[in-house]
This record gives sequence, structure tokens and C-alpha cells, in this order.
Amino acid sequence: MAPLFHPSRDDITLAGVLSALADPLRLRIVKSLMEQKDCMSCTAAAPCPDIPKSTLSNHFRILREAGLIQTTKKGVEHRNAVREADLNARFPKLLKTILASAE
Amino acid sequence: MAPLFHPSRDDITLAGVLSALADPLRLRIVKSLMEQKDCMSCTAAAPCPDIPKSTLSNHFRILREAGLIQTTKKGVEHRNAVREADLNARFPKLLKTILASAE
DNA sequence: TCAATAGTTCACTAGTTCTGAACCATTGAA
DNA sequence: TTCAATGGTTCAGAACTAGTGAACTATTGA
Repeated sequence: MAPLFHPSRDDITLAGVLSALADPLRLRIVKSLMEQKDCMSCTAAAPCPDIPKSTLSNHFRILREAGLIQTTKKGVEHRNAVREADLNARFPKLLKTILASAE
Repeated sequence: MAPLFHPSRDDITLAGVLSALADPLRLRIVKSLMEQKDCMSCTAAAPCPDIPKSTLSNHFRILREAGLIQTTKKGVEHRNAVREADLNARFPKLLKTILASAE
């Protein structure tokens, strides 16, 4: 199995970030992850329990490849965290402003 | 010919705005429109001259239906302007922050 | 060794985007 | 009034993308 791909800080693009957050479900996932201080598994961060596994997996892949989250394998589950430092370095205040708009 | 559709302020959604701005070409269009104080025609606001007309028209429609721009017919051309007041009222600082990230 | 859990990958369907061709509306000139 | 030019829109087909069930992999605990 190939290791999970994460872009480096400099490879994070604005278009990628906006496009990833343009989906309401993904936005809620990121919001959940921000509200928790520690990492969350994919299923724990899911907004509702009835989302198919494959769909959820797909959304997490998009968030990961856009550089929004960092995913590490921890036993049987994947722990996810928002790449806040990278995002703030690259696009200051962007994440905060977008999340604030999502009330 | 049907009049051009514009959503009311309250119908502007975050997902719609993000998704519209997630395209680099559309982001540049909005940027151009912000830098001009007066309205611009569609062709004038196009980032490069070799974009097919239908493609450009499509991008302007997406921006319009997302609530990002206001389009009015003025003779043979369409004058476009960013709906800054509506956007700031709905999502404070969002537009400014996104445009600032697009350097 | 077996079953349960947490995700991924594959393949298929449904929907979206890009673009050339054809079209419509407005204006200015003959 | 007729014609051509200008500025966009609409339509249709090709290429791409997203959502999801089924099958699969990896880890853990019994």
C-alpha cells in the first residue's frame, strides 16, 4: 500500500483550498477538526453517520491532497488534523475567515 | 430573451462563492473588476484574449449566479461589477482575504 | 485463526465543464 | 431600411469529475 500523499507547504494552491472547501460536507469536516484540539478519525469527523464509507474516504482524500489536512495511520484508524500552520503561512487568515463565514 | 438572473443577497451561499472563486480564471476576472472602479465588459475583464467566447460567457454566468457580480446590459455590451456591498454584508472580509491570498 | 473495525480502491453511473457552431440583440453606416 | 460588425448567449457533443456499492487491505482483539 502506497503511503498517503500530502503536498508540501509550497505546493498548496489557493484554487485547491477553495475548491476543497466549496463542498459543504468537507467544510463541516474541517470545522469539526478545528474545534477539536487533538486528531480525529475519519468516521469521528464525519458530519452525519449515514455517509457511505467510500464517499467519506473520497472527501478526506480531496482535503488531504489539497493540503488542508494531515493524515497519519494510527493502528486501524487514520488520525486527521488541519494543517493550520502551513495554511496560515501560505494564505494568512484565509482559513479563519472562511470558517467564520460558515455560520 | 430572458433577463439575466441574479440571486438576492440572502441567497448568496458560501459554497457558491468558494466554488466560483476556485477557478483561477474566474478569480482573475473578479480581481480585474475590483481593480477598476467602474464596470467592465466581459471581454475587457477577460484575463487573456484567446479564451473562447462561449467559455468566457459560461464563466461570467457562474460568477453572476453565485452572486459575485452584477451584470447589466448597456447597449451591445454587458457591464459587470463586483457585488462588494452584498458580499461584505453576507461574508465579512471574505472577498478581501481571498483576493489578498491570490498574489 | 477468525471476526470485527477502519479505510481504500475499483468500476459504474450521473452530472458538470469546455468549446465550436449557430444564434440573438444593438448599433452605425450606406 | 437594409446590411455588416460587435458583444454575448445558447446548444450539443466530447472530455472530465463526483458519488456510491462491492470487493479488498491492514490492524487488532478474542
